[in-house]
Amino acid sequence: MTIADVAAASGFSPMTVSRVINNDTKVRESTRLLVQQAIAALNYSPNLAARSLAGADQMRIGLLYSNPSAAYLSRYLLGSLEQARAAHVELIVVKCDSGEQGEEEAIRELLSSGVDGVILSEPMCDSPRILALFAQFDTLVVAVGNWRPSSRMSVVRIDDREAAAEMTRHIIALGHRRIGLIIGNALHLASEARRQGFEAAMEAAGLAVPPEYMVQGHFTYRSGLEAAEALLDLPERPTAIFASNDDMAAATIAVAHRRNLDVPRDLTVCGFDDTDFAQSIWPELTTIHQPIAEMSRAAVDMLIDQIRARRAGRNETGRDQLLDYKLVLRDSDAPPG
Amino acid sequence: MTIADVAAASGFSPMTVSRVINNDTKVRESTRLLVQQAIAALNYSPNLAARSLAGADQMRIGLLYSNPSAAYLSRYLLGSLEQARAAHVELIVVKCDSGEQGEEEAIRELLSSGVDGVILSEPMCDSPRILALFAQFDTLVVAVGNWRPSSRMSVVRIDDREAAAEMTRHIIALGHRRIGLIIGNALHLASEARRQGFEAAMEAAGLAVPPEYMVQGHFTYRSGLEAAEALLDLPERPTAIFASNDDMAAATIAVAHRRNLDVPRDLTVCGFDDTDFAQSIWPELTTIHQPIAEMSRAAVDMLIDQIRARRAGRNETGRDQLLDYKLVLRDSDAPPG
DNA sequence: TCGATTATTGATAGCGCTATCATTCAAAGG
DNA sequence: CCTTTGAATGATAGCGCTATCAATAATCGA
Repeated sequence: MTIADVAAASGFSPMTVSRVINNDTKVRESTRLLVQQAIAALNYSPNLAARSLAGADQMRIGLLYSNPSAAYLSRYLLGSLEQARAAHVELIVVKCDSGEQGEEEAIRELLSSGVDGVILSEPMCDSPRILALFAQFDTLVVAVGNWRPSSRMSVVRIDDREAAAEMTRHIIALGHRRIGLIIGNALHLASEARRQGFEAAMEAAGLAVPPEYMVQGHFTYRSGLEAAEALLDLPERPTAIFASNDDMAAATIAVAHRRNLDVPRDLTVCGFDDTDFAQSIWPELTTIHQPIAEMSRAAVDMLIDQIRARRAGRNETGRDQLLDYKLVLRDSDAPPG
Repeated sequence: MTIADVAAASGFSPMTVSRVINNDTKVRESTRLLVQQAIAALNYSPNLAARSLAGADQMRIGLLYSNPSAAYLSRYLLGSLEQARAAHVELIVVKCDSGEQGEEEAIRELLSSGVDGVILSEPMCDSPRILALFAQFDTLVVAVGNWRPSSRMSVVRIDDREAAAEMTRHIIALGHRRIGLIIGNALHLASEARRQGFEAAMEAAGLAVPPEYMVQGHFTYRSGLEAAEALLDLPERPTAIFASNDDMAAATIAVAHRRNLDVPRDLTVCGFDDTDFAQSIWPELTTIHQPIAEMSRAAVDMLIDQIRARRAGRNETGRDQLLDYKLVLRDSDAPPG
């Protein structure tokens, strides 16, 4: 089943069929319709290999992922896969093991497959070494995460700081005064942004945040367990705990239950991300919804744009796309007992 | 950087270079060496698009996924993506919403992209309607899950029954007599297989399994909470609970902790799958390791083989590939108090 | 009405690679 | 020494698609 078959069936030339496929403007509406009918009738779909070989605007982009939560990763992947497919762009997904060697290998693999650009997420976009490697090969980079756009790197993100502040304000509005924070992985800039948002909101409400109310975590369930233990061990334990992601919030709920604290009656627990986790545990988490799939879709789109721009000779500067987050109220928050 | 450049640099024809690249036997050793040097010197890597176009063995396969746990899904996806990429096969990933409409749509989308074959997982491969649709379009199918191979469907699986039996024997060997089972989603054949394995091992050990010791779950954390509550509410509560996946095992641990039961001192909890979950909770789960990524990789390979066979005119019957599972001992099991 | 535009379509020539068959060359046999 | 054989290499022709430009049809202004 080739373009020639469609051409024969529709009565036009292969070139016209190609134009229809590629949404070229210079095709009469009636022609377009006929060709589309033929395409549908023959159940034709173009051969990507031929397409990329013939077309100069074929592009191949890489997606480097490290080791975030599985829930996050699957959404992230699916979003980018879908978008890449829709744009007829080849997406190469490569795992980046931590450590210099793992990084180096992953990047070599990407570069040797001739990618035009790469999508990175935290914490990789925070690694100067990784960025230097891409710079050296003159590869375009789009980062998903809380990072500053630069001339060679665009960014897709949500406003982590403001999101965390909004959640904090919500908890304060419920009447809580002693609020604990479980900070995220120190390597992620988003962690710092969320902490700042928390502190800013607390300060704006005139509430003190003793240092022991902010405990370091690493975005893992396990680290959440330890952090929650530390917070609930405090002589004056917090009446609410804001965890910097859902995994740690889930762990906090587990620790609370182990101590016979009802959530949310005795302890309010809030998360961040709204991964599948948030609705699969009990009680369902009040959390910040982060549009993960949309973010990776946006990253793919942005990277494609940038590659086009570069090929056209324009040298755009890095862009910064801010997507909307949303405070999702579920069952893990309540006024203090 | 094309094959012609390498040819020029090495002093041989493009064809000879191609032979070296493809490890053709009919190349003199000295020639091979020279060409390889040229390839290395020029940092050449062949254009995949041209390769698959010229090779004519271009194929496109689909992967239909529904809504398993995110941890499972991400591994499953990554395995198949990697394998498809290595085999230069286009992989189209489509989500299948539950319900007749969702299924129909997803399948239409796949068929209209002209896939040569499809990879299904449970519970989709259990749906007669879905299978009928593919049969109608004469599409090859490889199922990942506990299903019988048929003329038009191959299967990649582990021996769920024996794996569950092995886990059960392990729990019995620890000294447990009252062992509860949380059954998996009734739509998945694997659930039934695991239940059978459990029952068989119990019977072989001469242990009774009162019906109330086997509680229905749905593979979700939430359902695990309810099932665990039911089991621990029993007048003679089990000293060990075997959950049919890790999510439900994690929920069981949460419920145990809420009731001040230490795991594993007061209650042994075992899972199944060995997803990321298993090591991220505390205590780490003793569970059955299922090679998820390998299974999806194997499915891709098998489908490619079948498509090749069909194109060559051979009409193979469905194959059945059994991969190895492994009992992984961690910290959630112990002899009864 | 007629040339001048402009919109639409078609013909041709590759993209980089490999399948196929032709050619060359070295070694072996007569 | 000249064929004969087989191994090694080269020449040619596409794979299915799109870029480019040429050709045609439709539209317009005078």
